[in-house]
Order: sequence, then structure tokens, then C-alpha cells
Amino acid sequence: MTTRRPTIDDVARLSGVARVTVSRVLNGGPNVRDEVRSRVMRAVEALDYKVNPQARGLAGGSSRLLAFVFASDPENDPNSYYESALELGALRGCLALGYQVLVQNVPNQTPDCHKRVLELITTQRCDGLILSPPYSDDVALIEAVLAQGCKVVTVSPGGPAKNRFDGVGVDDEAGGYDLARELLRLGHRRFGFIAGLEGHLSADLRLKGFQRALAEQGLGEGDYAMVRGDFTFRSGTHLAPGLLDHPLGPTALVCANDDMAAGALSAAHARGLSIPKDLSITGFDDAPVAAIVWPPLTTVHQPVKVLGQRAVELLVARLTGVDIAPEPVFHQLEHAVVSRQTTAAT
Amino acid sequence: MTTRRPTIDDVARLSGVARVTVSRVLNGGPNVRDEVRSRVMRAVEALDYKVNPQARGLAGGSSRLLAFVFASDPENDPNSYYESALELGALRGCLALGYQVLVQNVPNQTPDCHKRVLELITTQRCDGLILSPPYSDDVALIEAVLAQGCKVVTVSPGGPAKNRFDGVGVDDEAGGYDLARELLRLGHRRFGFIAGLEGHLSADLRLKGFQRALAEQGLGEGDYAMVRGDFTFRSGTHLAPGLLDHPLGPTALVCANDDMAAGALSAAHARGLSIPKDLSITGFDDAPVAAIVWPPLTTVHQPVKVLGQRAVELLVARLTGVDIAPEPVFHQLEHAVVSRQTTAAT
DNA sequence: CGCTTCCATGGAAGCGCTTCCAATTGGCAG
DNA sequence: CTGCCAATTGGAAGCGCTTCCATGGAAGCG
Repeated sequence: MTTRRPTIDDVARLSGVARVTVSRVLNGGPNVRDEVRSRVMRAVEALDYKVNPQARGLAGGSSRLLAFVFASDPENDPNSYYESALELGALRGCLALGYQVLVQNVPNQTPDCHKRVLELITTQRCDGLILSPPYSDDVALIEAVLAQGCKVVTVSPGGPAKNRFDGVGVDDEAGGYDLARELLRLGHRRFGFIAGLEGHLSADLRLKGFQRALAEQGLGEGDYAMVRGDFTFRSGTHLAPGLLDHPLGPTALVCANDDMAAGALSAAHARGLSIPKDLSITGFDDAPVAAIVWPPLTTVHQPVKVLGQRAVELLVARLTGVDIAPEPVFHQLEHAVVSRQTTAAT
Repeated sequence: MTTRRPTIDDVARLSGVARVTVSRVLNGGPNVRDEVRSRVMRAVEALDYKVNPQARGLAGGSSRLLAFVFASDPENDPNSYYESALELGALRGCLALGYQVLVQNVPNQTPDCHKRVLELITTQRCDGLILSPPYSDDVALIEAVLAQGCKVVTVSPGGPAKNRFDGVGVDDEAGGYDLARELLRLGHRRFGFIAGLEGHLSADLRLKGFQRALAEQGLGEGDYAMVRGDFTFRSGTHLAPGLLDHPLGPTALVCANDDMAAGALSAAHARGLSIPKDLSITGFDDAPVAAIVWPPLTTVHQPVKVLGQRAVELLVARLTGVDIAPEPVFHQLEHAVVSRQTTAAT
């Protein structure tokens, strides 16, 4: 059964070169004649040789292991589309690059969450971390990680972290703005806003863009009501009624993500409202749920899977130092308002 | 900045013992005096020592790495709740056991999918694999993996694999049976069945249980129509109309999972049917979507996250050989029919 | 009381790789 | 023709851990 796998020495012997030369070829090192390089490659093929990542990591000091850190509470059922899609994209990004990603669920808000993230470096020897919100805005954490010599890419940072560290994301402020413009165009003037969790700064940017569009029309704080949810469907169902009963009498409910919008939609159904005739509702992300609910949700599309993939690519570039400037890079991808059937003229 | 981490030799020196003794303590080996053991542990604490997994893997020949293999096409957006939840459970299971899981998306149906799964062993040196459907029914693949000396746990196997290898799952046949009983009790006698993908044997068991319940009432092949979907919302929307137009005139649509049921529900809405008055619809899994759609879906609950966690626990038990019999083990968890609002008397 | 057996510990070897540095070669300017 | 440099290759030394085997002493036995 389990026959011993060939080692680098087997390859060296078969191709008639020294072990170091094989190592050079395998790692794309310079100063190897083409003839030797191809001879080695042929031996690799012939033996079906694969490098042993443990040995490489031990000798070379790098594990080629990344960690994808997300914060949601694992006991709460609906692990969100946002995180799943990010992860899937990261997985896809790793495939081509020869890296592996360790998915790590570290509930934040717990006192030891910083410690748990930092332990990924010491116990797993990860070379780099991908931090999703709200960790992507935690400057103290990021600096602590960087101080350990571990690289970081932030996903959807929304505050000061955005300019100080490598990151990927969309322009959330512009997304909120664009959505608000659409609603204003439809004649809406009084709004309810279901914001996201405190500390998720990118979600707050959506609100900020929304406010900017309002201000352009001379509308201000008196023209909308805001509450905070936790991005879950459930919080949408719980919070929508309060907003609907608000003295303002909002004609549109703007939600910081699709799950909460779906919850709001469900709550609206429950009180017999006809959507979008009686009330407009919008989400953010363009998650699958946006197309599943009835009527399908108007939302802002963001390419979450691509974000995950780009995060890996950026992190690996930073790790290998190829094709990358020393100063922080932010990859901003395109968003787009997707008008479906939960919005209408008032 | 990056100061060198303490090694096992630092611990040995500080506690005044040899390196091997520290190793013994760390691995719970026998033949160490309690006094020595605690002295070593104190040194470990003092230095904040963590074993280097690369070194341990290289020297010991085991990586403490598991792979969670799932099959869905990464280009298809809605990576299903089933797989996400399984993964989350597996992650949680690893936490306590000191193992890590590498999540691997290997689209099946491609000619090289066996090769890609086997490469997890050679390339990543995984000690064990968790195979989700349909890989959990692929006897040839499982035997090939086992032949490499890598352990396997199957999730929701439905065919011969169920008795031959370690696995976790619910009794899908009984789930289908229970659901059918409920529908029969409500007076339904003509059914449409949206089955799952070919080769997902556990999903077929649901149909089998359903048929058994029908047979008990003297109903047979002439009393239901069946089509196959691919477990996505979209396939539910596409397939439901055909079933509704079937000459049989089904009064209930039974779907192999919740996403397809949600799709069927949406299709029913689109043609103006009132659910559950005009038509009953059922799903399977009790995914979050079941509670999100309107009206909420009657379905069969299965504890998917716990399944993922149990899979890890079983795999690690098999790997370490503790607390486990040599013959294959199947952990069967409880399912439960959840009657919500898409089912009513006909 | 001499013998085996068991327990607790340590020494040495080596897992499979990379990194550092030395050695050899060929080319080319002086 | 000599010297020097760059290109190419290899030898040796580990990375931090576990496994194998040897050692010494305490305990058990006829």
C-alpha cells in the first residue's frame, strides 16, 4: 500500500544534478541552464514528484498558508453569503498560486479575539491574513499582525485602514449614493435606514453616500430614521416594523445588506403591505437571496467572489514581492445598482 | 520586530530536561513523572511556546491537516447552505482537536476530479478527507484514497458506501417517508417530485422513502411525476411549471432540497397560485431560505452543522485510533419534519 | 541474591527541504 | 596571455521536531 513518495533527492539522482539545483528549478530560481532545467522537469514528471510543503516550510521559513478570518458568530445559523462567497473566491485564487487558505471563524466582540487572530501566525505559521469586516477596520489588530512579520489584506475596509493597508473592495459610499439617487428619482423623500453593526465601517459608508445624495436635494437628518441591525434576516424582520411606525412615515426602507432587506420585506408582507406599491425596499450586495424573495429585491451588486480572489492575489503579490509597489494598494472593483421589483415611484 | 519564536530546545533547557521529554509531554506520551510533566508545562507557559506544525509534520509524518471536499461548481453563484454549514461545523470540530481543515472545491463530473482529490494527499499531505455528496458515494474514489493510507469520512452517503466506510448523516429514507406521511395525512394523492442530481444517492433515498409511504397507501408509479434538478433555486423555478402542467395534476410538489422548493414556490407565485391553498410545496434540509421565503416552507430539518462537526470528530478518532472500533462506523443523527406554511389539506 | 522486567530519561539520527558559501567554468577586457 | 567577473553548480549546514534505541535504576521473582 502506502509506498514512499519520491523526494527531491530522487529527482536529483535521476536527473544527474545536485539537490540544490532541483530546488532552484522548482522555485524558479535564476542561473540554471535551460537544458538542465528541462532535464530536471522531466525527472519530476517521470517520478510524479511533489514537494513536501512541511519540509519546505521548515527549511524555508514560509508556509504558503494564508488565513481567511471572518467574524460571524458560528452559532448563528445563516453564515452569510458575503463570507461564503469571499471564501469561495479566495479558494479559487489560491488554486493557481500554489497557496492554501485556512478558513478561520473568530467571533469578534469577545475579549480574546485579537489573541486568537494573532495565534494564527504563531500556531499555524500563516504567511498572510485576509481580514473581512469588521477586522478589516481594526487598525490596532492589523498593526499587531504586521509587527509579527505577517502580511495582511483587508476586505472592504471603510475607515482609516483603507488608506494605510493593502485592501480590496468596492466604493461603498458611491454605492449608497447611487442607490439614493435612484430612490430620489422615483420621488421618495422620507426614508428608513437599517444600518449594519457598529464598527462595520464599510456598511456605514453606504449610509454616508446615501446622506450625501439627500443633502444634494436639500434633505437632511429630519428626513430619515435610522436603526442598526446585525446583517441577519431576523434583524430585518425585527427592525422594519419600528421604522414603518416612525412618525416620519418613510416611503422607502434602505437596508445595509440583502438579508436584512429580505427580512424587512417579509415584515412588510406580514403587515399586509403591497411591495413596491406601498413601500420601496432596497438591499446591498446582490446576494442570491435578493433574487429569491418575492418580489425580487432592488440592490447594489458587488462582485464578492472576485473580491475574495483579488484579496488572495494581492496578498500573494505582497508576500512574494513581485509586481507590487511598496506603498499600500487598494483594489477597487465596480459596483452597480440592480433595479428589480421592490422599488417604484411613490 | 519579528523575534525568533522559542523552540522545543528552549523549553527543554528552561525545564532542565532533554528535548525528547518535552516532546513526550507535548504529545501526552506515557512514562513521564508528574513532577517533570508539570515542570515542562510551566516552561511552555513561561516561554509561550507553540509547536511548529511544519517541523512536527516533517518529523512525525502526520500533518494534522484534513480536507473537506465538496463538489459544487464554483462558478455557480449560490454556494449552497448545505456545504457552507457542513464546513462551519467542521471548522468548529477542528478547534478543540488541534486539527486544521483545508476546504477544497473540486467540481465533479470533470474527468480529473478523482486525480484532484487524490492530489490533496500527495500535495498537501492531508491525513484525512471529509467527502460530501456526491463524492461520499464514490466507492472507487474512496478506496483509492484509503489505499494511499489516508482516512475518509463520508457525509450523507446513500448507497453501498454507507455500510463500507465511516460516515455521518441522517436517515434520508425515513425523512422522505415521514414527509410523505404528512402529505398523505393532509389528503394529497397526486404528487410532483423534483429530485436531485443523478449520483447523489442520499437525495434519492428521500424519494425512495416517499415512494414507500405511497405504496403503503396503495399508490404507485402512476400517482406521481418526477424530474431531476441540480439543487439550485433556478432549477426549481425551471422545473416546477412542467410538473404543474403534468396531466396528473399534482396537488403537492415535493423537492429534494429547500433551494429547489423555494424556486418552485417562486414559480408557483409567478403563475398566480396561492400557496398552500392551491398547491403544497415541501423542501428538505431546513436551510435558512426555508424560513425566508413567503410563505415559509414545510421541510425536513437535518442538523447539517452538527454533521460537519461529527465528521471531523469521527475522522480524528479514526486517525488517532482512540475510542473507535476497527469496523466502519456510521453516526446517524435525528431528522424532523418541520411543518410551516406551504402545506395544507387539499 | 542474581536475574529479568519495567519505568523514566536521554542521545543520536534523520524527516525533506532551503539557504549560505565555496568551487568551477567560460567570456572578455586589459 | 593574465586577471576578473558573472553565470552555473554543488557541498554542507541546518530548520524544529519525532522516532528508534540505549542507558541506568527501581522493582519483582524464584
